[in-house]
Amino acid sequence: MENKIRILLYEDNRDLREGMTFLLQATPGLQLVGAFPDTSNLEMQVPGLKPDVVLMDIDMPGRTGIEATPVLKALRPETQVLMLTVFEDEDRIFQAIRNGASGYLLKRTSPTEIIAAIHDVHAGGSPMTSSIARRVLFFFQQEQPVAKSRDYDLSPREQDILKSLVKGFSYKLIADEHFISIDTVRSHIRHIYEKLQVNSKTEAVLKALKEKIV
Amino acid sequence: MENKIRILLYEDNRDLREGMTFLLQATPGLQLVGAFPDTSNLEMQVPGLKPDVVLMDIDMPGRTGIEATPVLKALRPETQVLMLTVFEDEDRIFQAIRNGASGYLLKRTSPTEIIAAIHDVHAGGSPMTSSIARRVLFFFQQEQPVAKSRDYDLSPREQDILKSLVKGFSYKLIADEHFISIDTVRSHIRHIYEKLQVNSKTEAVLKALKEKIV
DNA sequence: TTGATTTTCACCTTTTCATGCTATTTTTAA
DNA sequence: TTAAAAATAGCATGAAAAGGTGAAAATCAA
Repeated sequence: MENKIRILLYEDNRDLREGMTFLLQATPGLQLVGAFPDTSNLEMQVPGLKPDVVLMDIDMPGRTGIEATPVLKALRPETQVLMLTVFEDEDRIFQAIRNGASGYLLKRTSPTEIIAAIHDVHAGGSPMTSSIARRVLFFFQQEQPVAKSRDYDLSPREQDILKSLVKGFSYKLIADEHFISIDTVRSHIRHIYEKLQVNSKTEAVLKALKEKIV
Repeated sequence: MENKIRILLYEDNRDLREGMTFLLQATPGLQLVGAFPDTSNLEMQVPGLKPDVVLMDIDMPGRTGIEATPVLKALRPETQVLMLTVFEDEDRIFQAIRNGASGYLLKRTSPTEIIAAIHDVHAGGSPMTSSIARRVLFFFQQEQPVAKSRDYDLSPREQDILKSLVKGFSYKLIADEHFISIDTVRSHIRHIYEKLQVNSKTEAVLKALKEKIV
């Protein structure tokens, strides 16, 4: 067996904090290194306590768990953050994930499962309820516009030029970049506009980005 | 109790298919409506069998599970697809998710957990191992550039105008949209350019999109 | 109330862009 | 090998955008 997993708990509800404290202290393999009702002294506490896993309540007075997480991860990137929450609130799930949380547990999760989740996240997993996982997947599916829409049939050179447009270059710069005359650039762009059915640089760039043409 | 959950299985390994068949038939609450070694006749099978949940092997001769999934989802969007795989292959996880899979199980998962996962996905969850969940989360974190970079201190009106630029509008259109003169639009855009440190519509739009300013 | 910022507008100049038409050379596909 | 497509280039014109300068209301903060 390795060393014990060092746990730090931030939870403002006293009963819950004490219950968790009891649970964590009673569990072999885990070592509770601190339990606090808010994150106001997080910057002081974390470097000294060196937690492996932080259980972080989302709703806390002062700085919320979501706000505290990026601060913590900046101080100690190797620490894994498990968010604790009462509700499966869409926005906050994603905020927490973006801010560096590695798992997402509901407070009504059973003690056994909480312990399992701690080991899990410490071993490099991301425990979360399957309904939260579904939301994440759904979001994921939205993001990628599966099909690369219809093919606009741009020639290789036209794609190059379009890439330059997407870099924000002027005709002049594009000409220099590709060692061709500015009139040739014009000519290519004309064709690109026809094929993409647009009539300005901005529209072309937006279409290129949105439909991932380049 | 509701009606039984209708299960359809695609798995080319004969032993595994027969083992799963036995397991699924022996489980109350589930009804195995078909078990096939490949998806070549999927288009024929699915409409008649009306599965609630499809267990789909990733590696199969002919059409792979990843290729078959979008076809199946197009035929019957309400069917939930659970991918079965031996390895946690990064690329294929994301392909499967993008193609519409709702869960991701390793073949070495225990029978009990497989049954649980079936109920889970049927109830709207997305069962997956926590290590797969971690990969998904990680990918997610990459996508969103956490910080909204520095603040460019755009005034509310300037943000409005920038939004219009991002819509691809011309000065004239923006003027009409906001009931102001074209000279005022010019003025705002001048200030936006100063603050964003750019000097063309395209650059401004790109910066706005990249840094999620609007 | 006063100073600062924001929002509004005007005029003028220069540059860049959009588009029409034409045309030669090179590459590719039939 | 011949026709088609792609890449190159030029010229011309009007429209749109960018940049300079200035300034009057309106709003906000001190």
